[in-house]
Amino acid sequence: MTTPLRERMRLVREEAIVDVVNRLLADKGYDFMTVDEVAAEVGMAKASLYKHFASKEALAAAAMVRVLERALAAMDEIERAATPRPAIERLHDMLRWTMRTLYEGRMPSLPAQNSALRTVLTADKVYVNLLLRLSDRLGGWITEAQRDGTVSASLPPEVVLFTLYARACDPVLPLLKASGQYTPDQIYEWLSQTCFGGLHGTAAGAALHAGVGAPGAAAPAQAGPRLAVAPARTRSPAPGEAPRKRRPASPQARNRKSPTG
Amino acid sequence: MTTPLRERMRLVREEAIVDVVNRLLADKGYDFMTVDEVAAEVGMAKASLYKHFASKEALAAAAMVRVLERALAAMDEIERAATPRPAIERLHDMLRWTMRTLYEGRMPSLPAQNSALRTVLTADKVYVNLLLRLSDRLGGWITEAQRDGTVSASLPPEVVLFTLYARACDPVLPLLKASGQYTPDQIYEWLSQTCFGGLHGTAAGAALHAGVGAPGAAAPAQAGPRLAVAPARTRSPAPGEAPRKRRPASPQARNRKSPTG
DNA sequence: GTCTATAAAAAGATAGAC
DNA sequence: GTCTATCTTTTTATAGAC
Repeated sequence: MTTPLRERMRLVREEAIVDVVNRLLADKGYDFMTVDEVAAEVGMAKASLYKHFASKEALAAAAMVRVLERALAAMDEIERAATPRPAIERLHDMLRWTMRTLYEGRMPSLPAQNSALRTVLTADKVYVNLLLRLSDRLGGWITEAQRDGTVSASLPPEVVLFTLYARACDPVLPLLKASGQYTPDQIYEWLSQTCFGGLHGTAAGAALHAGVGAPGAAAPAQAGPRLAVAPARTRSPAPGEAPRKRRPASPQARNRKSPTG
Repeated sequence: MTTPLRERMRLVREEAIVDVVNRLLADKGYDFMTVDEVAAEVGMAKASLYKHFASKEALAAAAMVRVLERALAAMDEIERAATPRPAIERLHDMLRWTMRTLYEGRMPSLPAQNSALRTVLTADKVYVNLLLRLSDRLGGWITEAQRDGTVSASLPPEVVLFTLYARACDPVLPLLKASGQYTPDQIYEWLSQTCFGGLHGTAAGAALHAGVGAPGAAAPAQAGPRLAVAPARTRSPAPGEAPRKRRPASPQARNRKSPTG
């Protein structure tokens, strides 16, 4: 019954690799993550890495599979809660799990639309199966919430599901985090509010169709706050740091220095 | 007053180039767009292309600048409307413009988080200035809507602004479009609803804090619709078509299956 | 300004010694 | 299974003729 020592060591090694991949994937995305980098951070030679995973794609797939497993585990956890809670609250909890994972840099940035990663993942049986299981279970919660009226029944469940999934790559969260002026809980609260409650204020329903807002509506604290547009979120590579990977080819040098340097 | 013929021809040429870039950027994103491809679609040699634009980055920047100009023009248009309309409706119109642009494949896919494109754009004065102008004007509409109570005043204007911007790269729209079972107007309607009104149903406010949904709430039409998880949105390269660009290196055969063998 | 041909570099993957 | 050294392809960018 005891797994051979070799086998266990291999598993531990691969776990460490997937950890690194997961972090890099969250940090820079699939396209910017290089295998050299993975190998360097794990502390092994690239060729050795390829003994464990057949390709860069396999690396990414492993990380994605693990995040799906964690999501399913989070659902288990939520359902295990002592008192049976309404579906809408379970969905809230799941959204919060997603946001926290994203905030903490442990959410491998999903292949937004047409990334290389998508091509790979849709061909990966294990990944697709897990995604289907997750979607089915969430779909159950969603239709449950629609039946009890806490989630709008006029939306196809698909739309609700995708809307929740989209939070996993919501650019708003990183932007607010990068601004550095809000606590995680503030951010979670605002994003929960916009996701479930939308942007509308109290006078919204009436105003939209009457063409006029409620007269005595509370004015916001500040008069006209200048909106900061998150300038230069890009980390300019700090003096010591490596000067930005994947700058494919600037062979001759942009400013023509003397060839003898 | 008359611009020289040569000059006008150059401008027309460059307009055509930016058109192609814009479409490719919308279709595949910055990383997957290759300069060879741009040249091929424009119908000129790559070296000639480089006489017009100094780099791939400059190409992308030109496309992004143009989309910002179009967005500002859309705002002008909305403001020109005969009857002065409440800010919330103008914001609705702008959201719809964004969704239509995205739906029609004319929205260059924004650099989601840490794309190469971001690095370039944040250094581009023209782009940044336009983005600031757009943000300022939208910020005006937002605070106006918050004052009249149609947009929640408990949200920082920044959060509202970013939430609207995020619609420009909302993965939900492409997913729904790809499913092929909904009309554009249905999709716009649902996404407007989730953006401004959120996912909540009528019983939501009460249920969330009482822990129970309204008893007589309308049940959705279908009982338990199996959720389709948008399988394989990836266009497998049609028989005639080029076999998928940017598959960086698979020099030897791939038959090498799982490495632990 | 347009072309053909080519350089330069990066990144994925592998060979082969141990 | 680990390493070093190398190969292959892709892609950005440029040289140089006309």
